Amino acid sequence: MRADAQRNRDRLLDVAKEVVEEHGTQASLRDIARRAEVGMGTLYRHFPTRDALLEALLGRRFDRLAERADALADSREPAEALRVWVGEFVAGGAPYRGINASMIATLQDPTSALHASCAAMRNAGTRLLQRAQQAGDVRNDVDGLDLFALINAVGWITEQAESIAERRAHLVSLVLDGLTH
Amino acid sequence: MRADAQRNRDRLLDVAKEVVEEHGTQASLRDIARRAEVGMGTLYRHFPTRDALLEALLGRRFDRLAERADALADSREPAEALRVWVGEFVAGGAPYRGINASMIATLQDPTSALHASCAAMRNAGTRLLQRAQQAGDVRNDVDGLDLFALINAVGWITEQAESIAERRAHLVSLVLDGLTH
DNA sequence: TTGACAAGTGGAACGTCGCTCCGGTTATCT
DNA sequence: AGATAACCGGAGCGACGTTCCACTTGTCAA
Repeated sequence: MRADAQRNRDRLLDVAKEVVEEHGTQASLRDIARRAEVGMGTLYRHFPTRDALLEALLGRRFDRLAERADALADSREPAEALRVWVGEFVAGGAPYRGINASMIATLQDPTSALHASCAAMRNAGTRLLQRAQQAGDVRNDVDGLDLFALINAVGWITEQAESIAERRAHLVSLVLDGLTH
Repeated sequence: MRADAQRNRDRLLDVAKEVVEEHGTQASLRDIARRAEVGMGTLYRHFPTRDALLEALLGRRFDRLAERADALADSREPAEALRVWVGEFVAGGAPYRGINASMIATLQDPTSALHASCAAMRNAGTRLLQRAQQAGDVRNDVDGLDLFALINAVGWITEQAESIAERRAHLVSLVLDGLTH
Protein backbone atom coordinates (compact mmCIF):
# COMPACT_ATOMS: atom_id res chain seq x y z
CA MET A 1 0.00 0.00 0.00
CA ARG A 2 1.25 3.42 -0.89
CA ALA A 3 2.30 5.65 1.97
CA ASP A 4 -0.41 8.24 1.33
CA ALA A 5 -3.04 5.52 1.23
CA GLN A 6 -1.85 4.16 4.54
CA ARG A 7 -2.05 7.61 6.06
CA ASN A 8 -5.61 8.06 4.88
CA ARG A 9 -6.60 4.65 6.12
CA ASP A 10 -5.20 5.32 9.57
CA ARG A 11 -6.80 8.70 9.70
CA LEU A 12 -10.18 7.29 8.66
CA LEU A 13 -10.01 4.68 11.39
CA ASP A 14 -9.16 7.24 14.05
CA VAL A 15 -12.00 9.47 13.01
CA ALA A 16 -14.43 6.59 12.60
CA LYS A 17 -13.75 5.42 16.15
CA GLU A 18 -14.53 8.88 17.41
CA VAL A 19 -17.67 9.33 15.35
CA VAL A 20 -19.05 5.86 16.06
CA GLU A 21 -18.56 6.34 19.80
CA GLU A 22 -20.46 9.58 19.41
CA HIS A 23 -23.28 8.53 17.09
CA GLY A 24 -23.34 4.75 17.14
CA THR A 25 -22.82 2.25 14.35
CA GLN A 26 -25.31 4.13 12.19
CA ALA A 27 -23.09 7.19 12.07
CA SER A 28 -23.01 9.06 8.77
CA LEU A 29 -20.24 7.83 6.51
CA ARG A 30 -20.15 11.20 4.84
CA ASP A 31 -19.51 12.77 8.21
CA ILE A 32 -16.62 10.42 8.84
CA ALA A 33 -15.07 11.27 5.47
CA ARG A 34 -15.58 14.97 6.11
CA ARG A 35 -13.95 14.91 9.53
CA ALA A 36 -11.07 12.90 8.15
CA GLU A 37 -10.72 15.55 5.42
CA VAL A 38 -11.01 12.92 2.75
CA GLY A 39 -13.36 12.36 -0.18
CA MET A 40 -16.15 9.79 -0.22
CA GLY A 41 -14.25 7.86 -2.85
CA THR A 42 -11.33 7.44 -0.51
CA LEU A 43 -13.50 6.15 2.28
CA TYR A 44 -15.17 3.64 -0.02
CA ARG A 45 -11.86 2.58 -1.51
CA HIS A 46 -10.55 1.60 1.91
CA PHE A 47 -13.83 0.29 3.33
CA PRO A 48 -16.21 -0.83 0.58
CA THR A 49 -19.06 -1.44 3.01
CA ARG A 50 -20.10 -0.11 6.37
CA ASP A 51 -19.37 -3.53 7.78
CA ALA A 52 -15.81 -3.41 6.55
CA LEU A 53 -15.29 -0.24 8.53
CA LEU A 54 -16.97 -1.69 11.60
CA GLU A 55 -14.88 -4.81 11.26
CA ALA A 56 -11.74 -2.74 11.57
CA LEU A 57 -13.21 -0.99 14.60
CA LEU A 58 -14.89 -3.88 16.36
CA GLY A 59 -13.07 -6.97 15.18
CA ARG A 60 -10.34 -6.70 17.76
CA ARG A 61 -12.90 -6.10 20.45
CA PHE A 62 -14.60 -9.37 19.51
CA ASP A 63 -11.33 -11.23 19.41
CA ARG A 64 -10.46 -9.93 22.85
CA LEU A 65 -13.79 -11.08 24.26
CA ALA A 66 -13.22 -14.53 22.80
CA GLU A 67 -9.77 -14.72 24.39
CA ARG A 68 -11.21 -13.46 27.62
CA ALA A 69 -13.71 -16.30 27.66
CA ASP A 70 -10.95 -18.84 27.31
CA ALA A 71 -8.89 -17.17 30.01
CA LEU A 72 -11.84 -17.18 32.40
CA ALA A 73 -12.44 -20.86 31.69
CA ASP A 74 -8.96 -21.53 32.98
CA SER A 75 -9.07 -19.36 36.04
CA ARG A 76 -12.55 -19.44 37.53
CA GLU A 77 -15.30 -21.74 38.61
CA PRO A 78 -17.65 -22.46 35.70
CA ALA A 79 -20.64 -20.49 36.94
CA GLU A 80 -18.57 -17.53 37.98
CA ALA A 81 -16.61 -17.52 34.72
CA LEU A 82 -19.85 -17.34 32.76
CA ARG A 83 -21.17 -14.59 34.99
CA VAL A 84 -18.07 -12.46 34.68
CA TRP A 85 -17.86 -12.92 30.94
CA VAL A 86 -21.47 -12.01 30.31
CA GLY A 87 -21.07 -8.94 32.48
CA GLU A 88 -18.06 -7.85 30.48
CA PHE A 89 -19.80 -8.58 27.21
CA VAL A 90 -22.75 -6.39 28.03
CA ALA A 91 -20.76 -3.60 29.65
CA GLY A 92 -18.18 -3.63 26.87
CA GLY A 93 -20.74 -2.94 24.18
CA ALA A 94 -22.03 0.14 25.92
CA PRO A 95 -19.82 2.77 24.27
CA TYR A 96 -20.79 1.65 20.76
CA ARG A 97 -24.47 2.28 20.35
CA GLY A 98 -25.93 -0.13 17.83
CA ILE A 99 -23.25 -2.74 18.31
CA ASN A 100 -25.74 -5.39 19.39
CA ALA A 101 -27.88 -4.91 16.31
CA SER A 102 -24.73 -5.07 14.19
CA MET A 103 -23.67 -8.29 15.85
CA ILE A 104 -26.95 -10.03 15.17
CA ALA A 105 -27.00 -8.83 11.58
CA THR A 106 -23.41 -9.87 11.10
CA LEU A 107 -23.91 -13.33 12.47
CA GLN A 108 -26.62 -14.01 9.92
CA ASP A 109 -24.61 -12.81 6.99
CA PRO A 110 -21.63 -15.08 6.34
CA THR A 111 -20.31 -12.65 3.74
CA SER A 112 -19.93 -9.92 6.33
CA ALA A 113 -16.39 -8.91 7.15
CA LEU A 114 -17.26 -9.15 10.82
CA HIS A 115 -18.79 -12.59 10.57
CA ALA A 116 -15.74 -14.63 11.50
CA SER A 117 -14.65 -12.75 14.59
CA CYS A 118 -18.22 -12.45 15.78
CA ALA A 119 -18.88 -16.14 15.36
CA ALA A 120 -15.65 -16.99 17.14
CA MET A 121 -16.70 -14.87 20.06
CA ARG A 122 -20.12 -16.47 20.19
CA ASN A 123 -18.52 -19.89 20.18
CA ALA A 124 -16.25 -18.91 23.04
CA GLY A 125 -19.33 -17.91 25.01
CA THR A 126 -20.98 -21.18 24.13
CA ARG A 127 -18.02 -23.07 25.55
CA LEU A 128 -18.31 -21.19 28.82
CA LEU A 129 -21.99 -22.02 28.91
CA GLN A 130 -21.45 -25.72 28.26
CA ARG A 131 -18.78 -25.86 30.91
CA ALA A 132 -21.19 -24.39 33.43
CA GLN A 133 -23.82 -26.89 32.34
CA GLN A 134 -21.46 -29.81 32.78
CA ALA A 135 -20.72 -28.54 36.27
CA GLY A 136 -24.46 -28.64 36.90
CA ASP A 137 -24.70 -24.89 37.41
CA VAL A 138 -26.86 -24.03 34.42
CA ARG A 139 -30.03 -25.69 33.20
CA ASN A 140 -29.61 -27.96 30.24
CA ASP A 141 -32.35 -26.61 27.98
CA VAL A 142 -30.22 -23.60 27.07
CA ASP A 143 -27.81 -23.47 24.17
CA GLY A 144 -25.28 -21.03 22.84
CA LEU A 145 -27.78 -19.23 20.66
CA ASP A 146 -30.11 -18.72 23.60
CA LEU A 147 -27.26 -17.22 25.57
CA PHE A 148 -26.13 -15.04 22.71
CA ALA A 149 -29.67 -13.84 22.08
CA LEU A 150 -30.27 -12.95 25.70
CA ILE A 151 -27.04 -11.09 26.27
CA ASN A 152 -27.51 -9.12 23.09
CA ALA A 153 -31.05 -8.36 24.13
CA VAL A 154 -29.87 -7.01 27.45
CA GLY A 155 -27.02 -5.15 25.78
CA TRP A 156 -29.45 -3.56 23.38
CA ILE A 157 -31.97 -2.48 25.95
CA THR A 158 -29.28 -0.84 28.06
CA GLU A 159 -28.35 1.43 25.19
CA GLN A 160 -31.92 2.60 24.69
CA ALA A 161 -32.37 4.69 27.81
CA GLU A 162 -30.18 6.16 30.49
CA SER A 163 -32.61 5.03 33.18
CA ILE A 164 -32.21 1.46 31.99
CA ALA A 165 -28.47 1.68 31.45
CA GLU A 166 -28.10 2.38 35.16
CA ARG A 167 -29.54 -1.05 35.85
CA ARG A 168 -27.29 -2.92 33.51
CA ALA A 169 -25.69 -5.07 36.18
CA HIS A 170 -29.04 -5.83 37.76
CA LEU A 171 -30.63 -6.86 34.48
CA VAL A 172 -27.70 -9.10 33.64
CA SER A 173 -28.02 -10.67 37.04
CA LEU A 174 -31.75 -11.29 36.61
CA VAL A 175 -31.24 -12.98 33.28
CA LEU A 176 -28.38 -15.13 34.49
CA ASP A 177 -30.42 -16.25 37.46
CA GLY A 178 -32.97 -17.52 34.98
CA LEU A 179 -30.34 -19.75 33.42
CA THR A 180 -29.02 -21.03 36.71
CA HIS A 181 -30.42 -23.94 38.63
CA MET B 1 -63.63 17.14 9.39
CA ARG B 2 -64.46 17.45 5.72
CA ALA B 3 -65.51 14.31 3.92
CA ASP B 4 -62.51 14.29 1.57
CA ALA B 5 -60.15 14.77 4.50
CA GLN B 6 -61.72 11.85 6.31
CA ARG B 7 -61.36 9.68 3.24
CA ASN B 8 -57.66 10.53 2.95
CA ARG B 9 -57.07 9.93 6.63
CA ASP B 10 -58.69 6.51 6.48
CA ARG B 11 -56.82 5.61 3.37
CA LEU B 12 -53.51 6.69 4.90
CA LEU B 13 -54.13 4.54 7.96
CA ASP B 14 -54.96 1.50 5.88
CA VAL B 15 -51.86 1.88 3.78
CA ALA B 16 -49.66 2.71 6.78
CA LYS B 17 -50.73 -0.48 8.52
CA GLU B 18 -49.76 -2.45 5.46
CA VAL B 19 -46.43 -0.73 4.96
CA VAL B 20 -45.43 -0.83 8.61
CA GLU B 21 -46.18 -4.52 8.80
CA GLU B 22 -43.99 -4.92 5.77
CA HIS B 23 -41.08 -2.61 6.62
CA GLY B 24 -41.37 -1.92 10.34
CA THR B 25 -41.86 1.33 12.20
CA GLN B 26 -39.03 2.90 10.20
CA ALA B 27 -40.97 2.58 6.97
CA SER B 28 -40.59 5.45 4.52
CA LEU B 29 -43.31 8.05 5.01
CA ARG B 30 -42.96 9.05 1.40
CA ASP B 31 -43.70 5.49 0.42
CA ILE B 32 -46.84 5.49 2.54
CA ALA B 33 -48.02 8.72 0.92
CA ARG B 34 -47.22 7.35 -2.52
CA ARG B 35 -49.11 4.11 -2.00
CA ALA B 36 -52.06 6.02 -0.59
CA GLU B 37 -51.95 8.20 -3.73
CA VAL B 38 -51.69 11.31 -1.64
CA GLY B 39 -49.13 14.13 -1.39
CA MET B 40 -46.62 14.50 1.41
CA GLY B 41 -48.48 17.58 2.57
CA THR B 42 -51.61 15.56 3.11
CA LEU B 43 -49.80 12.93 5.12
CA TYR B 44 -48.16 15.56 7.32
CA ARG B 45 -51.42 17.46 7.73
CA HIS B 46 -53.08 14.42 9.22
CA PHE B 47 -50.07 13.06 11.09
CA PRO B 48 -47.59 15.82 11.91
CA THR B 49 -44.99 13.39 13.23
CA ARG B 50 -44.12 9.78 12.69
CA ASP B 51 -45.24 9.13 16.24
CA ALA B 52 -48.66 10.54 15.53
CA LEU B 53 -49.08 8.00 12.76
CA LEU B 54 -47.78 5.18 14.92
CA GLU B 55 -50.07 6.28 17.70
CA ALA B 56 -53.05 5.76 15.44
CA LEU B 57 -51.70 2.35 14.46
CA LEU B 58 -50.41 1.11 17.80
CA GLY B 59 -52.34 3.02 20.42
CA ARG B 60 -55.24 0.62 20.43
CA ARG B 61 -52.87 -2.29 20.63
CA PHE B 62 -51.35 -0.80 23.78
CA ASP B 63 -54.73 -0.10 25.28
CA ARG B 64 -55.81 -3.64 24.64
CA LEU B 65 -52.69 -5.00 26.34
CA ALA B 66 -53.40 -2.83 29.36
CA GLU B 67 -56.96 -4.09 29.56
CA ARG B 68 -55.73 -7.61 29.11
CA ALA B 69 -53.44 -7.23 32.12
CA ASP B 70 -56.35 -6.15 34.26
CA ALA B 71 -58.51 -8.99 33.02
CA LEU B 72 -55.78 -11.52 33.76
CA ALA B 73 -55.39 -10.10 37.25
CA ASP B 74 -59.02 -10.96 37.88
CA SER B 75 -59.05 -14.41 36.37
CA ARG B 76 -55.71 -16.09 37.06
CA GLU B 77 -53.26 -16.88 39.77
CA PRO B 78 -50.70 -14.06 40.10
CA ALA B 79 -47.70 -15.90 38.68
CA GLU B 80 -49.64 -17.38 35.81
CA ALA B 81 -51.29 -14.07 34.99
CA LEU B 82 -47.89 -12.41 34.69
CA ARG B 83 -46.58 -15.25 32.57
CA VAL B 84 -49.47 -15.17 30.16
CA TRP B 85 -49.38 -11.41 29.83
CA VAL B 86 -45.66 -11.24 29.14
CA GLY B 87 -46.05 -13.96 26.55
CA GLU B 88 -48.77 -12.02 24.81
CA PHE B 89 -46.80 -8.81 25.02
CA VAL B 90 -43.78 -10.28 23.31
CA ALA B 91 -45.71 -12.27 20.72
CA GLY B 92 -48.03 -9.37 19.96
CA GLY B 93 -45.19 -7.07 18.97
CA ALA B 94 -43.84 -9.50 16.43
CA PRO B 95 -45.68 -8.28 13.33
CA TYR B 96 -44.50 -4.68 13.81
CA ARG B 97 -40.74 -4.67 13.46
CA GLY B 98 -39.26 -1.81 15.45
CA ILE B 99 -42.16 -1.57 17.85
CA ASN B 100 -39.97 -2.26 20.86
CA ALA B 101 -37.55 0.51 20.00
CA SER B 102 -40.50 2.82 19.45
CA MET B 103 -41.94 1.94 22.82
CA ILE B 104 -38.75 2.73 24.68
CA ALA B 105 -38.31 5.99 22.81
CA THR B 106 -41.92 6.90 23.39
CA LEU B 107 -41.80 6.24 27.08
CA GLN B 108 -38.95 8.70 27.48
CA ASP B 109 -40.61 11.45 25.54
CA PRO B 110 -43.69 12.75 27.37
CA THR B 111 -44.59 14.88 24.35
CA SER B 112 -45.00 11.81 22.16
CA ALA B 113 -48.51 11.04 21.04
CA LEU B 114 -47.96 7.45 22.08
CA HIS B 115 -46.67 8.30 25.53
CA ALA B 116 -49.94 8.05 27.42
CA SER B 117 -51.13 4.71 26.10
CA CYS B 118 -47.65 3.24 26.35
CA ALA B 119 -47.24 4.37 29.95
CA ALA B 120 -50.66 3.04 30.84
CA MET B 121 -49.71 -0.32 29.46
CA ARG B 122 -46.44 -0.36 31.34
CA ASN B 123 -48.29 0.47 34.53
CA ALA B 124 -50.71 -2.35 33.95
CA GLY B 125 -47.76 -4.71 33.64
CA THR B 126 -46.27 -3.28 36.80
CA ARG B 127 -49.47 -4.05 38.67
CA LEU B 128 -49.34 -7.67 37.51
CA LEU B 129 -45.73 -7.85 38.68
CA GLN B 130 -46.49 -6.40 42.09
CA ARG B 131 -49.39 -8.75 42.53
CA ALA B 132 -47.12 -11.69 41.83
CA GLN B 133 -44.60 -10.30 44.28
CA GLN B 134 -47.21 -9.95 47.01
CA ALA B 135 -48.14 -13.55 46.40
CA GLY B 136 -44.51 -14.42 46.97
CA ASP B 137 -44.04 -15.72 43.44
CA VAL B 138 -41.55 -13.15 42.19
CA ARG B 139 -38.41 -11.84 43.84
CA ASN B 140 -38.74 -8.44 45.41
CA ASP B 141 -35.73 -6.71 43.90
CA VAL B 142 -37.53 -6.30 40.57
CA ASP B 143 -39.67 -3.32 39.66
CA GLY B 144 -41.89 -2.33 36.77
CA LEU B 145 -39.06 -0.78 34.81
CA ASP B 146 -36.97 -3.93 35.11
CA LEU B 147 -39.87 -5.95 33.79
CA PHE B 148 -40.58 -3.53 30.98
CA ALA B 149 -36.92 -3.42 30.01
CA LEU B 150 -36.59 -7.19 29.92
CA ILE B 151 -39.71 -7.88 27.93
CA ASN B 152 -38.82 -5.23 25.39
CA ALA B 153 -35.33 -6.65 25.18
CA VAL B 154 -36.72 -10.09 24.43
CA GLY B 155 -39.26 -8.63 22.03
CA TRP B 156 -36.51 -6.80 20.21
CA ILE B 157 -34.17 -9.73 19.89
CA THR B 158 -36.90 -11.91 18.47
CA GLU B 159 -37.43 -9.52 15.61
CA GLN B 160 -33.74 -9.53 14.69
CA ALA B 161 -33.43 -13.05 13.33
CA GLU B 162 -35.73 -15.80 12.23
CA SER B 163 -33.64 -18.37 14.08
CA ILE B 164 -34.17 -16.45 17.29
CA ALA B 165 -37.83 -15.69 16.65
CA GLU B 166 -38.47 -19.42 16.68
CA ARG B 167 -37.33 -19.50 20.29
CA ARG B 168 -39.52 -16.66 21.44
CA ALA B 169 -41.48 -18.70 23.95
CA HIS B 170 -38.36 -20.34 25.29
CA LEU B 171 -36.56 -17.05 25.78
CA VAL B 172 -39.56 -15.54 27.52
CA SER B 173 -39.67 -18.53 29.78
CA LEU B 174 -35.96 -18.28 30.63
CA VAL B 175 -36.29 -14.63 31.56
CA LEU B 176 -39.40 -15.16 33.65
CA ASP B 177 -37.72 -17.98 35.51
CA GLY B 178 -35.07 -15.47 36.50
CA LEU B 179 -37.70 -13.30 38.14
CA THR B 180 -39.37 -16.17 39.92
CA HIS B 181 -38.36 -17.55 43.25
C1' DT C 1 17.30 11.95 -12.04
C1' DT C 2 13.62 11.43 -14.61
C1' DG C 3 9.66 9.73 -16.85
C1' DA C 4 5.77 6.49 -17.21
C1' DC C 5 2.09 4.52 -15.04
C1' DA C 6 -0.38 2.16 -11.59
C1' DA C 7 -2.32 3.46 -7.43
C1' DG C 8 -4.77 6.67 -5.09
C1' DT C 9 -7.74 10.74 -4.72
C1' DG C 10 -11.82 13.95 -4.21
C1' DG C 11 -16.12 15.25 -5.21
C1' DA C 12 -19.96 15.51 -8.60
C1' DA C 13 -24.05 12.94 -9.65
C1' DC C 14 -28.08 9.99 -8.78
C1' DG C 15 -31.82 8.53 -6.27
C1' DT C 16 -33.40 8.20 -1.65
C1' DC C 17 -35.06 10.19 2.73
C1' DG C 18 -37.76 13.52 6.33
C1' DC C 19 -39.84 17.67 6.51
C1' DT C 20 -41.68 22.53 5.21
C1' DC C 21 -44.15 25.48 2.57
C1' DC C 22 -47.37 27.44 -0.58
C1' DG C 23 -50.36 28.29 -4.76
C1' DG C 24 -54.31 26.09 -6.36
C1' DT C 25 -58.68 23.34 -5.53
C1' DT C 26 -63.01 22.06 -3.39
C1' DA C 27 -66.48 20.92 0.14
C1' DT C 28 -69.45 23.21 2.90
C1' DC C 29 -72.48 26.76 4.69
C1' DT C 30 -75.12 30.85 4.14
C1' DA D 1 -74.72 30.55 -6.22
C1' DG D 2 -71.00 32.59 -4.12
C1' DA D 3 -67.77 33.10 -0.47
C1' DT D 4 -64.37 31.13 2.25
C1' DA D 5 -62.05 28.19 5.18
C1' DA D 6 -60.36 23.81 4.92
C1' DC D 7 -57.81 20.85 2.27
C1' DC D 8 -54.91 19.36 -1.37
C1' DG D 9 -50.45 17.84 -4.12
C1' DG D 10 -45.94 18.34 -4.88
C1' DA D 11 -41.77 21.32 -5.43
C1' DG D 12 -37.87 22.43 -2.73
C1' DC D 13 -34.26 21.96 0.93
C1' DG D 14 -30.56 19.72 2.98
C1' DA D 15 -29.30 15.40 4.48
C1' DC D 16 -28.14 10.45 3.34
C1' DG D 17 -25.61 6.01 0.88
C1' DT D 18 -23.39 4.70 -3.12
C1' DT D 19 -21.16 4.86 -7.77
C1' DC D 20 -18.21 6.68 -10.95
C1' DC D 21 -14.46 8.91 -13.22
C1' DA D 22 -11.14 12.73 -14.44
C1' DC D 23 -7.31 14.16 -12.14
C1' DT D 24 -3.08 13.85 -9.06
C1' DT D 25 0.82 11.62 -6.99
C1' DG D 26 3.92 8.08 -5.13
C1' DT D 27 6.93 4.59 -6.88
C1' DC D 28 10.29 2.25 -9.45
C1' DA D 29 12.85 0.99 -13.60
C1' DA D 30 15.84 2.89 -16.78
